[in-house]
Amino acid sequence: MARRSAAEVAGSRAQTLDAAVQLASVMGLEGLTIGRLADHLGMSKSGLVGRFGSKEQLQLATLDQAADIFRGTVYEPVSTAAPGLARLNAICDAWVAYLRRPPFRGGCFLTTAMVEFDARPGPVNDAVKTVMRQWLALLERDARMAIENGELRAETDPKDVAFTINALAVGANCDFQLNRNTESLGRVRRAMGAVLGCWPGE
Amino acid sequence: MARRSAAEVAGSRAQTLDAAVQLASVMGLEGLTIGRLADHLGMSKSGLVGRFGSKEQLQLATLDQAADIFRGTVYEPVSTAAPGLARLNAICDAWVAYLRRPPFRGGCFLTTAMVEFDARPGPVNDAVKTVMRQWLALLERDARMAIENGELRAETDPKDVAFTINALAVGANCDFQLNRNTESLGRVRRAMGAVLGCWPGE
DNA sequence: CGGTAAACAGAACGAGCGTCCGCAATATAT
DNA sequence: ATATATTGCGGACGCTCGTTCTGTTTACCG
Repeated sequence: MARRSAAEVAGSRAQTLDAAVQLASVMGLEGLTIGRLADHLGMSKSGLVGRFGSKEQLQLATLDQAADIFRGTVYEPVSTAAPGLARLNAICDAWVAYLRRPPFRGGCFLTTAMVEFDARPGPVNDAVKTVMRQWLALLERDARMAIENGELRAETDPKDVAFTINALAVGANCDFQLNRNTESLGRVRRAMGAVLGCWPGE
Repeated sequence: MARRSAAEVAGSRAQTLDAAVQLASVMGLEGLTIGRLADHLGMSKSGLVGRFGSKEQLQLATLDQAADIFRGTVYEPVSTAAPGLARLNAICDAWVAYLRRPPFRGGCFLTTAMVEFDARPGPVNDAVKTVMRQWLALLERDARMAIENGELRAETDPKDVAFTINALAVGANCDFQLNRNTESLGRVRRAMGAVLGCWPGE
């Protein structure tokens, strides 16, 4: 009897990870269980383990995939904007749009993973730290350029800018996921604009 | 043989909940399992269940306890400050101090619970919503008073103030728990000060 | 003192967890 | 064509989960 290929059975590795990301964004990286994901993909637990080796490696791969999606949604579309304040504002716009309609069912995956593992040392904790550090460095770089361009006050600390923008986004994600109140998205965008010394469109 | 009283065996209900809060702040409200908590308290699972009825009710009671601790740490000490901007600033000071040395081992419990249950409807989700709504209302009230006092610009939206201060605190908690970088606490306090139109001490 | 109500331990349950093993089927390489 | 490596399935393992039942010990109260 002809047997379907692996790709037909459960999709590619990327498709598997997409499903894992969706599940984990709702249930958390710990609630992402082998059995649940296997059921959802229509394959067996052992087949799934064979692809990743262990639950921890599945968690790490899922986190990587989510980070790629995040960067692809929030940064890549605006990466060609002018470095400095213009790109920072574009990132904020894309970020708020991302919060409004997240590519993950349960809201920003990185926030979920960060909060879930911030107090539990291990490889997942390390991976989350790395992702966040890279992202903050990216924000900080544009903030520094904005200062050099004279678009932000000279005495501004670029790390302050990166930290504050990120904290606002994380906090807004929590609020919006909890209350589904779109007013929050306007509020957070205004707050980001205040940090950048101007309002969008002005 | 004389048997120790219930209070001697595992402490009062409040002591039980304190242990539950500590555990859940690290492992999450879902990672707070009956067996783990019972072991930690030196009592049996069934004895623990007898006190609360079910895991969900234990989660709800733990959340209540954590909310009490939060309010007792961040608000009560400064509740006698002058309503308006002065009290808002005092709350921010107490809040940052709370973030620096949280009464929970795993960082702000409310943030953990909020992120964990923001995408999962049910009684715990409802309870988290209520706690957050009350807290934001408290911030908003002082913001409104500050506006009435002329301490904030008249066109300020008090909801904006409450939302932004809260988002900053939530985001800072995540960052600080992850990186243990005390600079973040200074950054968030400055950002809060900017929202309130002044810096502490000035 | 005696009787009642509450509290807790111990054991068991069904279910789900992560992981491992053996086997069949497939794809790849020689 | 034949040998080899890869892939996935079914099944089983030991464990922990939340919950329930029964018996015993404790505290309270008339």
